[in-house]
Amino acid sequence: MASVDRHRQIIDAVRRAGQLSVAELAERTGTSEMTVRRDLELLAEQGLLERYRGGARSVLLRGEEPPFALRATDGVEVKERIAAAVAEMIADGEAVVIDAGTTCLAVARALARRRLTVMPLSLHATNALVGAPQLRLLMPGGEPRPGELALTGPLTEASLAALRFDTAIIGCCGLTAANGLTAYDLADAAIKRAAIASAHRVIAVAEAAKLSRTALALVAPAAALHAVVTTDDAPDAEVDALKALGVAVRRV
Amino acid sequence: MASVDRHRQIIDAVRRAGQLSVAELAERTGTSEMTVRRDLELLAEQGLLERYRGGARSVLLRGEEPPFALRATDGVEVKERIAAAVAEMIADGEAVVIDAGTTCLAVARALARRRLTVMPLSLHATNALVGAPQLRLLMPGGEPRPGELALTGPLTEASLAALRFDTAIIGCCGLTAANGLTAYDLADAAIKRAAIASAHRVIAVAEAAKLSRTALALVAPAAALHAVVTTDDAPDAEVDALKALGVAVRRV
DNA sequence: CATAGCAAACATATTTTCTGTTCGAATCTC
DNA sequence: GAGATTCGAACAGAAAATATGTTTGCTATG
Repeated sequence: MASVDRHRQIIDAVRRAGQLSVAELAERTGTSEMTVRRDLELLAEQGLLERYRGGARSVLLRGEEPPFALRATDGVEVKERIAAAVAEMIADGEAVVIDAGTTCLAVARALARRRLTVMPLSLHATNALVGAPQLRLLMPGGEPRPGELALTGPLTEASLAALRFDTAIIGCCGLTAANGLTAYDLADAAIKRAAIASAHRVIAVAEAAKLSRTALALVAPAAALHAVVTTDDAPDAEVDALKALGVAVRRV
Repeated sequence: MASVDRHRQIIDAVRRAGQLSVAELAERTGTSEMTVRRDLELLAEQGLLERYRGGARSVLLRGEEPPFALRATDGVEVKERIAAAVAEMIADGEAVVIDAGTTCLAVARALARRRLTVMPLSLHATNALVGAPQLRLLMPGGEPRPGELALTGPLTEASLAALRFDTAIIGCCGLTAANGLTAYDLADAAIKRAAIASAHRVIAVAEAAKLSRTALALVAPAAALHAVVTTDDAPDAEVDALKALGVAVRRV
């Protein structure tokens, strides 16, 4: 369908302008207002923008984490590259816990056809792994956060505390040598911490942009990580600082 | 699509005959052999029948439980009627644990728009409940059984043991006053037992046919149930026997 | 190694989805 | 509360996706 391009165009235009009228969007996309309205309804449902009478505004610019659906379509190729690199670092037969988030979801997809024991920490990853024939899928308990579907809460912590994994794949919102691995959501941060505590080896995944960002909740100091997989446009200074802490950094 | 009718026709024909050749099926459905082959591939993937060179055979007649995909399309209307009756018995605000299986999946769907706390014991039910705005969804841990996606194992038992529910909705493979509530799968039976143990009230759901059937694993004696919801064609003798044990029986 | 069965490739048919228009109802502005 | 704008349901036509059947060359099985 070609409508997906128009959706992207609308999201980008709204994001750039902050807010736009239906009429303006109809003109820019070269479609009718009715089509734009239908698109906006759809996009608003996914939390990609906010609808108001006459137009729509961006949900960003609020300091919050952008919604899952938005991040899921952003930088797909980059995430797949990182995921492939992580998959190379995992040996057959390992027990792996995979964090929530879009980058970790890419990792889950990359591991789906492998012979592994996997515990995903989000229902998105679960759905990606269900039905994989060689894979032993282990679900943690917990409450799925809307949209994100990240499992959190005492049930999740208890599930993690009862197990010992070979490797934890951890996503993040920010990661610097100075401020450590950070997340927006406090409940998520607690789970990441528990996952790190129950794994022998910790691999963090972080696109370059995250290496110059710090979020609210501290998960762990950077030295707690064994490896970081990032992109080749990661800032040298930060990469060197991480290496100085004994973290293996892989740029792909 | 009209192909779904043909699929059903193929499944029924194969089930009745035990096995059938591609040529025979092509003639019966009035389509080409190529179409039949494509259908068989699809159906075999879902575990609805078994493919062999030249034809397909039924997966039933093995004493095992028929595959989930097969039961899911069987007696849909009956299951929805039972589910609606169960939904009436649940008050807003309750905490409910919902067992795996197709009948319980119907119950989950019927409860999706209610204001409740729900813990589903299968990923099918999870998917039906995710995104429900008023519902507080609680996931148990565990290993999803292929196809069924029923969560089982020590993680599931631990999740249940940590909680107390107002009501448990339990499905079954067989239920009689004499032999109690029984299941095909041993791991499932253990989970059902744990769910019953952590709920104040236990409602069993069972289409009429199950009231004259007994499966391998005993879950609980019939007296452990508070209510049974069944269909109006349930055998009177069995219904009376259940009532004599103090079980409230509702026929819909 | 012969033969029935199979799957890829393609053209066609069918269904589904998408889009734009119209029109009455709902909502905002002054 | 009047006037204007926006909205959404309904429908018809357009576009896209899917399903089907035929051909052709390959594969497995006895």
